[in-house]
Amino acid sequence: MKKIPASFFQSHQVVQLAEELLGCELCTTINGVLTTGIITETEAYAGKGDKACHAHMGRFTKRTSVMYESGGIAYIYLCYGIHHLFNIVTNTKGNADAVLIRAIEPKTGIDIMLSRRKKSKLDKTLSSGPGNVSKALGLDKSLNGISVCGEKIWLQNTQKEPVNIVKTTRIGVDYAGEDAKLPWRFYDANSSFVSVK
DNA sequence: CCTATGATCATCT
DNA sequence: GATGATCATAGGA
Repeated sequence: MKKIPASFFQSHQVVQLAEELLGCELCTTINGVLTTGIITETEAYAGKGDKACHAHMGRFTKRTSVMYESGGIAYIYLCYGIHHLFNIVTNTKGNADAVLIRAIEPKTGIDIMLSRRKKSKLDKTLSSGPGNVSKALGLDKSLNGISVCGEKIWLQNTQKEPVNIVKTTRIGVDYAGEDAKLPWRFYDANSSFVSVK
């Protein structure tokens, strides 16, 4: 059980980071309730040079400002008016890189996640897909900008068996032209908790 | 199996 | 006023 330090997220290699996060355990304590899950799917967003990133071409707005902070904090925003998407900001201050968590495999507090998702049975839809991950873990935009090495959100390296990593293209970013084809999505082929295979 | 559609709102133009 | 790093559901092939 090793808590991952903020320095880990300050690497300049977002894409590599996204890959390394597979298999780590994402933990949250919201309203005093603990829920955790193993990360099974991620995507990398490489700041300025990436058209699919909210901060491409150095775009700086109120929403994207947290992405320019030093790595190790959460970037959570509302998408399509309904879903909260959870990202981990990476790289050093001034670089707007982030890793989107797209799916987890529920581990601790499964009953809590079921009730948050209004489900009665555990299946892959409980926590696969970025909107569902946030909902299951109880994350919303009020937590935007807080540390991912803190009391409410943290990650730990529980490396179980090696994951079978697959690299592929990102999802829902067709508008990004050439950048939509980059193989910056990673998932664990051994897990059924993956949004799209 | 597949494609189409509604939900719903903070942020940006 | 338009739009999106999505999801669940409905209906047709």
